[in-house]
Amino acid sequence: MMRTSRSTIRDVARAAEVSISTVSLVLNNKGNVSEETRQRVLKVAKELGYVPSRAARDLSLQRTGNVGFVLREDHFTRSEPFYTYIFLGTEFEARLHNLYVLLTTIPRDYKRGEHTPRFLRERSIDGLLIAGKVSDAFLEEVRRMQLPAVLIDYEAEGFPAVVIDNQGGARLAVEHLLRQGHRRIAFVGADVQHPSIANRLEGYRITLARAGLSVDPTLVLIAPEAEPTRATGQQLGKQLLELPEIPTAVFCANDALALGVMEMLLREGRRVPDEVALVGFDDVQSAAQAPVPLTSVRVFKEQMGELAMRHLTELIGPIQARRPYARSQHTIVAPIELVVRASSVKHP
Amino acid sequence: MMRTSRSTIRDVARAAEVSISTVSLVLNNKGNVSEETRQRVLKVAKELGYVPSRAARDLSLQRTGNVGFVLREDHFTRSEPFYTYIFLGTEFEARLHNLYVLLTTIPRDYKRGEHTPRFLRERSIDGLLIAGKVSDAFLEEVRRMQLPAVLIDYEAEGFPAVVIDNQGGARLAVEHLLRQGHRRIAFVGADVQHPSIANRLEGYRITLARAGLSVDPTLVLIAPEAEPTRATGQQLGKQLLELPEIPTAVFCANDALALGVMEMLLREGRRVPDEVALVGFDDVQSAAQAPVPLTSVRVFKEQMGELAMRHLTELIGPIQARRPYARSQHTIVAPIELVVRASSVKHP
DNA sequence: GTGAAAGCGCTAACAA
DNA sequence: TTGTTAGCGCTTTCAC
Repeated sequence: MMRTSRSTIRDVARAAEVSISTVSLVLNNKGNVSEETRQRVLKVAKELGYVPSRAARDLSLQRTGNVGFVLREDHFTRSEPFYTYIFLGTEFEARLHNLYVLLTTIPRDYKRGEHTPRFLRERSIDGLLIAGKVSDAFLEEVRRMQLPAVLIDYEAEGFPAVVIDNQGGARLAVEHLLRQGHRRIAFVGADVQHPSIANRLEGYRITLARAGLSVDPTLVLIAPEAEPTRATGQQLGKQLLELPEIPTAVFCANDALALGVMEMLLREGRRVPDEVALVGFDDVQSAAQAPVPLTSVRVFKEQMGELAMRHLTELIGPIQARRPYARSQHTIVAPIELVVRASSVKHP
Repeated sequence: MMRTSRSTIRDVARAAEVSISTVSLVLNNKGNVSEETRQRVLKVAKELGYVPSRAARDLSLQRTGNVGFVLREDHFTRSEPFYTYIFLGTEFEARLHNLYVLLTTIPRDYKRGEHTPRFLRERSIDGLLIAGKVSDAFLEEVRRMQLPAVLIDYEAEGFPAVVIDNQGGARLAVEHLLRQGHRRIAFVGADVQHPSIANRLEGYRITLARAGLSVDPTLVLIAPEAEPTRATGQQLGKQLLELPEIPTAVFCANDALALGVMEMLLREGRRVPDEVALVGFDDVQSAAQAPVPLTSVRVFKEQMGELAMRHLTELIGPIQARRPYARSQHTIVAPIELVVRASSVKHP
């Protein structure tokens, strides 16, 4: 049965009256091809609407042309599109490198084998991007595969990573509050296992210390096991209100927590920022739309994705230079900036 | 240079002392292979950790093993993970069919050529899933490619689609309000170009008519050009309050609108549901968490993705049966259900 | 029931 | 500067 199928390198070669290797050289800008034939091949290729077959090229090149992007399902479906933006950044950068991105999610309670992403099992990726916190079991499995991999917004032994400047962001936030005259500044956090949160706490501590202030341990409110969500923020907000002396400002480990705290404060009749100033972290969409617009540390999510993808392509490297296995441990710190809104600036 | 590389079909054949074609037959459950050799091959393959190379198989089979998933960037990054769940559904179903899903976004103002997804240009997909409303320019381009494609949550000439039961949902919602005793039921909508919204409006009309009520045109509030967002809902909520006689219930074309209306009503001191009952559509995450939990029509998003992917695989079909081009116009209607919450049920 | 061999569309040595 | 040829790893016809 006759099927109109796409034209191949052979069709181009025939039409341009050259060999297929010449066509290949022209299309890949390699070798010395006379300008004349070059033009002719290019012209013919265009006329025929020739597009190289990825499968054939990949097979020949011994690569897949794909990179994997893995994140936890619960992270992906969070109502704040944090990782969505990171994904978008990687996908955008991938276009420049002519790679396809295979996005897949893993469950929170990842079990080796049972949940192993298909592209990992089939080894149909050249490299892997891992976004957000994932289980150790998964990381261990990736380690064993000897596959170039880059973490995003998470850190783990043996992996290069693109991380937020968490300490720097915390510093910006706390310095801002200090500048507003605050001295009793609380910290609200959760899941301190998470390196990002741990670093934000550390930044808070350092900044206070550097300002000559001691850290009042009663002002450090942490739900160590809980996820840093709005609900957790509400809880900690309640705790905050039960303190013998309420702080005048709160730096929260992320916006979800801050929004939860804000809700609780408002509900209890406290005025923000006049009685309590609030600063969050991440600058999610709802931060700007909160009842009192939230001051926050902006994170350039798409850029993080781009940086990670770029780094990954370097690790993958040109085929010929691919070493048996060498992992650069290199960590890339993505910049942040403070976005000041009403929640932290007293009315005149 | 020696590199430890994965084992190939040749390695398996050698180790099992058979030919590669026998290995291929065994692994694909084809032809008549004696049980004995079958077992031997299987055993050896497992021992060697053999996994077939996708690139090689695809090249030989003349397919790509990929399907594309396209949606508008602004839809993907909406704070409600609506399309994210749909994607998850497709990805899940794809595993069963041994396909990879390539997710990419296109801009709202798609321009042919400039924005054409790479996998379309390179023809490295066997089929295409399109989620949500996209520009005609894009659809036109896809039509010309003669590529199996399925729309999700959108409809257009010449494409099969998986759609929400919009009319049915509207009927459920309005009947519920009627049952609560309401007679002055308003409709709040936007972008009536969108088939989903048009159908929800139609469902509203039909249900009222069937109940013997005439549709009061002043109670149909629509921002025809606007996106159905919370902000638009606030606007229309304001209009609602300026009506000479306020309706006792409002059916909103989606939850974002409903939430906007609710915000406005509450801000203006109206009680929900006592003064005005509210029903939305989509049952997004924040519906349940609204100040007054919102009654809404639940949509099974993941299931829609699954249905679409399954239908697409049927269109793609087994390689040998692939006809030059035949498009089934078939529309699949995904079920819905009404979730009743406080916003529509008067306190006793 | 099994194997030899051609072919999928490309790249890259190597020759010319 | 260009062409010939041998793969890349798999599927599939066609002999045996």
